[in-house]
Amino acid sequence: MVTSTTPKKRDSEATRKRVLSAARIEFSKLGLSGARTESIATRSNSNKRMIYEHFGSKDGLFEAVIQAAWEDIRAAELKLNLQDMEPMEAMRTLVRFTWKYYLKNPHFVTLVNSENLHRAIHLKKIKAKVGEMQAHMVAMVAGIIDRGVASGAFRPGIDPLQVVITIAAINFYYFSNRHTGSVVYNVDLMSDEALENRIAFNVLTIEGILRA
Amino acid sequence: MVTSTTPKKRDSEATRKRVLSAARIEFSKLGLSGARTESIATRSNSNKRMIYEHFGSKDGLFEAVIQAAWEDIRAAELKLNLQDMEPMEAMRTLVRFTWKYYLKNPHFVTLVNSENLHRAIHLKKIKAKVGEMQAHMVAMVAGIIDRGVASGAFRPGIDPLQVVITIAAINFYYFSNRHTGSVVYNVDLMSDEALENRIAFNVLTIEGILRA
Amino acid sequence: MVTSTTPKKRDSEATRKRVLSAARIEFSKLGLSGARTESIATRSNSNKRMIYEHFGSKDGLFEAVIQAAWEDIRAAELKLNLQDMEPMEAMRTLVRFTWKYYLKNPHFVTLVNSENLHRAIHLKKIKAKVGEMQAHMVAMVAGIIDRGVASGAFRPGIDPLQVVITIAAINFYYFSNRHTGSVVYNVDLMSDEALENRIAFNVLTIEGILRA
Amino acid sequence: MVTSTTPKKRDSEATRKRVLSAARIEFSKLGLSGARTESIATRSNSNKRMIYEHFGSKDGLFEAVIQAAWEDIRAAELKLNLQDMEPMEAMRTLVRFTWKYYLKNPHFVTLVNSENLHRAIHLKKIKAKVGEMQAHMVAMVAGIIDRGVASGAFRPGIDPLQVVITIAAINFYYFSNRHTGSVVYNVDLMSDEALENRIAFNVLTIEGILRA
DNA sequence: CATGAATGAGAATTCATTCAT
DNA sequence: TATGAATGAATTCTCATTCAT
Repeated sequence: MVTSTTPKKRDSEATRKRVLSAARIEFSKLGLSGARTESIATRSNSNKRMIYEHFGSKDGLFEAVIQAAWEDIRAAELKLNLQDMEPMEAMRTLVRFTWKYYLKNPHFVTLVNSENLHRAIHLKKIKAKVGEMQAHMVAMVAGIIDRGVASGAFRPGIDPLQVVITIAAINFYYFSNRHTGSVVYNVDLMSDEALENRIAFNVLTIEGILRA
Repeated sequence: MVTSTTPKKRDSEATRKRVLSAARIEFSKLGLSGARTESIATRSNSNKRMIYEHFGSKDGLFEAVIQAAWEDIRAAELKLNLQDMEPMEAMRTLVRFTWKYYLKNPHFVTLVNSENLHRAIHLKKIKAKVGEMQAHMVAMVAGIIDRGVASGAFRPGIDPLQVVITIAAINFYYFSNRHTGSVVYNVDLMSDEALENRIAFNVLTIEGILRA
Repeated sequence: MVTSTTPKKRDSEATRKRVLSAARIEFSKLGLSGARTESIATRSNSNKRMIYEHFGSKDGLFEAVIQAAWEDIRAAELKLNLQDMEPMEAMRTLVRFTWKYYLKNPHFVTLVNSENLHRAIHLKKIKAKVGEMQAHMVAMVAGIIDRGVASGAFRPGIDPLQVVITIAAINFYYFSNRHTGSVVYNVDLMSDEALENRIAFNVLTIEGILRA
Repeated sequence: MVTSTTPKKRDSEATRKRVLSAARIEFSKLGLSGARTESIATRSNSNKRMIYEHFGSKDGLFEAVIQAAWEDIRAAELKLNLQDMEPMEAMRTLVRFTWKYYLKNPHFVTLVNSENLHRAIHLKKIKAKVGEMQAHMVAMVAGIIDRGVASGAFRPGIDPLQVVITIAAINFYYFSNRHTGSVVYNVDLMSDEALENRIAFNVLTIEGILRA
């Protein structure tokens, strides 16, 4: 008992985490309506009662998943030390970070789409918690742009918000639409070659926007 | 009564269209799982039986909606006469057309997202019908780029597919993420001012990609 | 137009027959509840409306099928001229006739079973039409038995009704239970060899009952 | 409260049994297609969800009913100690047992007919479980016949399978066709007198088959 | 805290039957 | 008479949620 090993059974917090993790997978694969509480209970080696114990409802669980997703990307963004970089390199780094995050966290993309289908009703409830985080990102980009303009590397008059949205757009859309895209363009958008082409092009796109 | 446009009852084709139209609304608002056949039947002044008569299943109906959506955007694209324009103006026109199409057909955006959630299984079934259409678009853009490079207006070595994807991305994403975006950026992305800013920025973005 | 060829279209009687024939197949394969009016309409190259025009309801159609089935077996029985045969040979002939009828008219077996599932409610409605026919059969067998007893070939005191039922039983059951029987006995009850064995045994069984 | 037989609520096995029992009644009265899951749920003091929890589908439930029916008759057969009896008496006992089983378990007769209508598809799935049991019955009858032939009581060359089938036939058919039979023969086949006549006749029939 | 049984509302799908042409 | 569209009531099956242990 003096050991530091957490008890496996009857560990409320551990159960909560397992449920949340299973829910993230289920919701990202099937959307809110398509997800099944039964399936989440099974995936989490738990039971349906636990979902209600911890999250109150299927909607409450979805809300928790959305919140966790946003908190995770925020935490990742905070680790970037863009202010220490030369402006254009800072922007390239941000583009590549965003790309890599979506690539490594495909559930984020579908969860965001699902939340948009539901008109962001869950996100609105936790607005306070996620609101500032994006504001922080815009402020950071604004700072980089200011530095770039001052150094003559960037053209003046660039709207930081548009840049932030565009960085998201050119990366997010590629993954979000990978299935229909692969069909209509008749190429495998997820092949190594296609991925390399795309991220390189995205860097060029942002450079084209910023360059003086 | 003397007019030739008496609305016909017992008109199979008309019923099919009404159901399809109602389904487009329902699916775009609620996704495939969230949509209710009952609701579609009511919206179309028809009944559930007719859905199954015409489309076989909820999935079959969704497939028909997806097909109609793609056929519609294609028909719209075909009306653009980009080959007659000066290259950069042609590309600006394409960006503005795409923007306007998503703006005026918001259901298209959510339907595409839903289809991606379902890994494009419906679109794959009608691949033959929609496949060439996007190929046509890529070829058209390739032609414009060639002309632009030849005239010295565009830089050489631009991949037409990346340009096509990027045009879609910067326009589509804005509408697709308007709900979560409005929350996290704390602005109304759909205000007239915001919309004007965005489309202007998107034109600049594409110019930045192409300019020599 | 002076020819005797009946008009193909708009021939009420011909339509009725086609529907009846299609219904016999459908009901014998799927039972009353399992049969589909849609399927019957299609099978008969007709349409559902005709079913209701001619037979009033699905139940009415089933009733007509049952009646036709009984009338058919009766007509076949009437062609047997058992009174002209030596008694034991007459009985053997009746056994073989019954066997062959069930073998060649498998739908009869399933229709009778279906009608029993429904507690003979349809047959009761047409009792008058089918009642005397079976009475006739019992009377005929009674006559043969009398002749057999008189000649010393048959033992006395045989109940004709039991004989009639037994002849039906040993033949009918074999076909009625051919599917479950083939499974539980692990043999193909419908192979040529199995069929020959069975009819030979059935003749012996009846001889055993009658022989003095 | 001190007794050990407190009727348990939330007893999964008990619920399963209640559903199975209700299903046996419903299916035997109405067949597979005619049976209603709603009705089974109500009869079993349960609800539709439990049917699907335990049996997966209406078909799965029917399969379980079929299996239980076969297991029950097998269990009853196993209690017969025919090998200790004098051969002819053993056969008479078997005939009377079969008769009594069908008389007391009328659902068995209709269930078997229903399963034959469905071409034994459910029985085939549980073939392994029911296959040997009938083989056992045939082997047992073969043994009795051998003893009878050895003692000179039975004629030689009798096929045990045909005897088994015939015993089933003359008993099963009588009950299976009791409704249509009562109509066409214009007698109540289920009156005490009719029943006594029939079982007596059936014993004679088997004696006639076996007697040397 | 944990488990699995239970439930009722609801969802997709089917079907016999009727209606308009 | 013939046809196919239309309908509403069922019917099978599903699901989020609650309850008993």
